[in-house]
Amino acid sequence: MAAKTKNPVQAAAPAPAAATLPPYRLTEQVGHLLRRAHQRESAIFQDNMGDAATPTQFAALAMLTERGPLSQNHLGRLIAMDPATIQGVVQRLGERKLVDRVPDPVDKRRFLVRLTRRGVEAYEAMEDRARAVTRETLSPLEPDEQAQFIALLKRLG
Amino acid sequence: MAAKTKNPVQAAAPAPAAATLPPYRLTEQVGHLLRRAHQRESAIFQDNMGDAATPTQFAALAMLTERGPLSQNHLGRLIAMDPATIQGVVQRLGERKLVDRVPDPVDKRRFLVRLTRRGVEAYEAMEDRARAVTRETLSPLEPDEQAQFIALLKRLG
DNA sequence: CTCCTGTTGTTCGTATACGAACGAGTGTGG
DNA sequence: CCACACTCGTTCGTATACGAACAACAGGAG
Repeated sequence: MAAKTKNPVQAAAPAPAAATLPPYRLTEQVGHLLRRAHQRESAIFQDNMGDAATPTQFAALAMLTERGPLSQNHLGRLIAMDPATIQGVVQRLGERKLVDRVPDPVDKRRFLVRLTRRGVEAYEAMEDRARAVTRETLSPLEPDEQAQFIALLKRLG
Repeated sequence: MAAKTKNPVQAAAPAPAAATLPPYRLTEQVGHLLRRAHQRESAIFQDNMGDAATPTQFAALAMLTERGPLSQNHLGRLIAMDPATIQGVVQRLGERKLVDRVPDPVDKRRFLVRLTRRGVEAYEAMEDRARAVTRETLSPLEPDEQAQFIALLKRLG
């Protein structure tokens, strides 16, 4: 159901053109809904992962697994994080020995960030749970709706 | 693992139990996509609003406009914010004189948070721009897709 | 009334998130 | 070779975001 519907039901004040705008309802706005959906996903993530990693930290580990060692800023760009943000994330992963930093031989400004043995193991132990997080997050939707939602969501990036 | 590795190119049928799981791609996960979409919306919001208010602050002003004076925690619940978070938001709105706190006559624990004159004016000056933010955020989608996206997003709340 | 439970708002600690400014290094144009 | 623009990673300041713990108060059971 989505077309040029006439919808006589909600016509509270069909007034002339420039007249009454529909009221602004915060709970109808994309921004608010996106914020809440993201909030919910984070909560589900934490329920499933406990202290293993935050969503952001897991994203870094996943990208390093996918792409191998990367410079810090490059890693940040791949997962959409500010240099200032990725700095803290890498630092905390380093403190927990999940990640390593070696100077780049060619470019003295850079460090190559790479997974340690512990980092690889930690990631492998989390991947299944990460899949479960995605499933649980999308569980209010039917399978075809899930695919549609993901497709639309990608186009807002 | 025995059996014949038939390897049907891309059969619609999901592989049997122990077979290869599809690789985990961070950029396909709802969590990551939600985070990025929310990020983009925040950026659009800031472009349109400048220093007038943050998305969170605007949400508080909008809800106070919709519902009138509210206790701090109640306001927080309506816009999905922790008591610890709404505390800071109300405080900063108070420092900018957009909001006011009067003790609740019936319940000595509570304060009623309400818009000041300046708060009302500030909100009114922002509402149109907030509508523009929603439009711009959803602009990569066709109108019917926008409606569908919003409908699906609501069900993930 | 007293005790108990739950709510209200606060504070602390931690983790994103990003703008702005910075020193150090790189690469290009001249 | 030098000057200049750009990049890399860092730091500071500010604003969410939330768990945990807290004192003060509210409302009901006994």
